[in-house]
Amino acid sequence: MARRTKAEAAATREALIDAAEEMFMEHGVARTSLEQIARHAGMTRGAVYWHFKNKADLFHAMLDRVHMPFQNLFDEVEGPTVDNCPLEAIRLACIKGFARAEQPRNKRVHFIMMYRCEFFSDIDPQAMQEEISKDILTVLLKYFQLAAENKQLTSLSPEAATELFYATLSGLFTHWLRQSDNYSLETQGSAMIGNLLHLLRSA
Amino acid sequence: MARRTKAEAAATREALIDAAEEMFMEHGVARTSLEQIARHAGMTRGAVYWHFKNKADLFHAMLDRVHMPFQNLFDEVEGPTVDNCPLEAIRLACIKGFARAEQPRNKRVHFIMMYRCEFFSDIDPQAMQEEISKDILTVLLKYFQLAAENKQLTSLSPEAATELFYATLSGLFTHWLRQSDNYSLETQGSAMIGNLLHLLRSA
DNA sequence: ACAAACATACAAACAAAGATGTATAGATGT
DNA sequence: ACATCTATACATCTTTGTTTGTATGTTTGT
Repeated sequence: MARRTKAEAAATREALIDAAEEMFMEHGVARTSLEQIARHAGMTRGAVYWHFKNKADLFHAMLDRVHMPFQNLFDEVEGPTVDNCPLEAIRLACIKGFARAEQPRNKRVHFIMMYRCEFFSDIDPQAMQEEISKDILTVLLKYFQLAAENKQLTSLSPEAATELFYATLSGLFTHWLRQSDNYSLETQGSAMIGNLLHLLRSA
Repeated sequence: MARRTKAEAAATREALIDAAEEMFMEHGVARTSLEQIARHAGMTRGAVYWHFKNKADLFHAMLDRVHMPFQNLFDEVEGPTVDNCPLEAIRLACIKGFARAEQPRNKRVHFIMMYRCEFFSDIDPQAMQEEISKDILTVLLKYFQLAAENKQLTSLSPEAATELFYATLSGLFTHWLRQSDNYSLETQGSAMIGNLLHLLRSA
C-alpha cells in the first residue's frame, strides 16, 4: 500500500479509533496491544504510529469523540417556559443526558473509562471523573440555589440538595453502565430522578 | 536467606500483600510487576511465587483481607430497639459501614478496585461490583418493604425507594473514594443519607 | 497540461526492555 | 534428615518505539 487520499486517511484514523474502542471494551486498555488494534482495523502498527503518538494519544482521541460538558444539556433545554422552574430544568437536562448516554458509542466509551481502564502515562480516570464531577456539581448548585430562592425546595439547603442529587445521579449512571443491557436509563433512570426531584420539591 | 519460623513466614506473606497494596495504589495493578512488589517488601520474586500462584492469586488474597457482606452491618446493629424501625436500622447500618470503609486498608483496597484495576485473567471488577450491588439491593429491599408495611414510607414503592437509596449510597461512596482526603464519610456521608431517609420517611 | 519533486500514508523489520514462569540452589527450623 | 522458605539463574514471550522502505497523492514549474 501507499499513500491514500485525505478522505481515505481520515477514514483510516476513525477506523483505528473504532477498533481501539472495541478491543479496549473486550480486553481492557492495558491488555490490548497496538498490534491487536491495528490488526482488528485491518492495518499494521505503522498506521497507528502515523496517526497517533502512542496508546495514550489514541486513547485521548477516543475520548474526544464523546466529550460533552454538562451545561450544554441545560442550554438545549432552557426556554422561556422553564426559566422559573429550575427543578424542571434539571429534570429535562438529565433526560437529555440520558438520551445521549444511551448512544452506543457514548456508552462504550464511558464503560471503558469505568471498568476497562486503569491509569497509565497521562491517563488518569480518577482525575477525569473528578473533573466531570466538579463540572456537574457547580452547574447543579446554580439551579438548586435558584430553586431555593423561588421557595421551590424543601428544608434542605441548596448545597445539601446538590450533593444528594449528584450522588444519586452518578450512582444511577455507574449502575446502569454495569448492567448488560436490560436496564434503560431513559425510562427507569428518568423515573428515579423524577422521584428524587419530587421528594426535593416543597409541597 | 532461607527458611524462617512459621510466624515469620506468615509475616512475610502479609508484608507481600501490604507491598502489593501500596504498589497497586501508586502505579496501578497492570503496571506493577511482581518484581516491584517483591522489592518493595524487601524480598525477591521467589518469595512471591512461593506464597502465591501468580498476580491474580495475590490480588485475591488482598481482597480477602477486607471482604464484608452488607447484611453483617445490620446484624451488628439490630437490637430489639430498632426492630420496628427499619429506616433507622438502615441508617445505623450505613454509619457502621462508613466507619469500616474509613479504615485505611479498606479504603485503599476499594480505591484500587475502583480506580487502579482493570480486569485480567479471572479478576473482573465489574462483576465483583455487580455482586456487591445485588447483595446490597436485596438486603435494602427487605428493610424498605418492612418500612412500607409499617406505613413509614412515603408514596414511593419499596422497590423504587430501594433503587433510589442504593444509587445514592454507591454514588456517595465512589465520590468519597475519589476525593483525596478532605471528605469524611462518617460526617458528611451520614448527613447525606440522613437527609435522604428523612425525605423518604412518611410525615 | 504534464513531468519532476516532494509529502503523505502506510508496511515491514529491528533492537531493546520488561515481565512471566520455572527450575534449581542454598539456608535454616523442626 | 527433611520439609520449608527464599534467592538466583534462565529461557521465552510480548510489547514498544524506531527506522527504513515504498507506492502513491499532491503540488509546482514551465
